[in-house]
Amino acid sequence: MPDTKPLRRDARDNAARLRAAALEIFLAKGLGAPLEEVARAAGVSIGTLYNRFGTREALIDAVIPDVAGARLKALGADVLARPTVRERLEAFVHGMIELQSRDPALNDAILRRYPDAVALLGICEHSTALGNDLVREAHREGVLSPDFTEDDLQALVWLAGIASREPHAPKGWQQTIERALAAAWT
Amino acid sequence: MPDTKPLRRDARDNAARLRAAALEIFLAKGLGAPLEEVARAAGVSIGTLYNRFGTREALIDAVIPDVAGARLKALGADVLARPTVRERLEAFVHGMIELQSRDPALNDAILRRYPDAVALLGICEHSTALGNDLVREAHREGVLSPDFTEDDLQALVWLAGIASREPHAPKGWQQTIERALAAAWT
DNA sequence: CTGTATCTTGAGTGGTGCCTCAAGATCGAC
DNA sequence: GTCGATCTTGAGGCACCACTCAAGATACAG
Repeated sequence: MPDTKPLRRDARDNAARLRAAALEIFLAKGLGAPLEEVARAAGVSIGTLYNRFGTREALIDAVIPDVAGARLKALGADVLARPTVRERLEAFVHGMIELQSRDPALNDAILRRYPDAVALLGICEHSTALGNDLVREAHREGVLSPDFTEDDLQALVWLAGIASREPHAPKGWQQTIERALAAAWT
Repeated sequence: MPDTKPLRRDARDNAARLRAAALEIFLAKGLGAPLEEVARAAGVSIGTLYNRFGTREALIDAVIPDVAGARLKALGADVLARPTVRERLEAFVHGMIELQSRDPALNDAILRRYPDAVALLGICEHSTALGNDLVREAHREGVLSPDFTEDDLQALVWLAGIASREPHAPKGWQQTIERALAAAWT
């Protein structure tokens, strides 16, 4: 099934405006933002949003994987450009903290808050895999303590994720997380 | 104003049952639990709850400071019984993680989610002060890096707090936090 | 231009939870 | 036992949000 039956022009336009509005609002407020707000921003009724996308997850999958993919790809490139494993791992953790702090949508994505957004989930798996690769590489080179596992890296990223979501975060929690990694070098 | 006008017997009984219900439900579900549920558990209408306590914060202050105080006092005693500063600090962090994981009410309390519950707030200040004392003592003895400040300790406790609240926590995040402390010894 | 398949609309339903207040029930001093 | 002060009740108002569907509007093939 290559392409589905084409939409009527008005429907197509509305879908485009919904996507644009959803992108903006999701990035600003997270993937849990009220859909009524998205519809309003698109100048369209809430019914239209549901007609076109059916579920929140479908709308998420229609707009977020692109951005998330781009950002994660950029992070991946940045990470892999570092000369040493240690620098790569540090850049990875630092970048994941940064990414999740910068906008709520990436945060929700990385925390997998909407596991039914299948496309998005797939994108996120890549960066998880990159992290795990780095841990294995570091182990192979003997620079990272064997006590520090792939799960530990994921826990680090997860902690950063939930922390960046909190409104009343104390100063310097990022340092706490980076210190936990720092403690794991041999 | 030593004692306010005594309540009618029925009112006093209802207040007692509300307190009992509130204690149980707050401990189980956190300080944000629906008050309708508390009223129902007390076999009383929601109106009665509001008549007696007026606000959620007043109800919290009527039941939680006791428990919180007892637990924090126990933790304090346990901590101070340790022979070295290092052990004391470790016990403190470990204990605070434990406390916050065990029940949601202590978690909300320590995270200061209801800053208008004045009595509870006061109780919590004690444990914050204890933590800060330990950090200063450790600095004085030179066993803790000066880079690790009182704020860092609070960040540690705060991280543990928000993490223990999350439903889909990855295994071993506690270890991450304890490692961040471990990295700070000189 | 017309007819119909497609699309949009938005009030409505339902769920959660906070908080109020007029009407009625109960206590207990006298 | 009476009666007023005290207390309880719970429906109802509010705000928020998800999701639906019958009625009406629109695009576009012919």
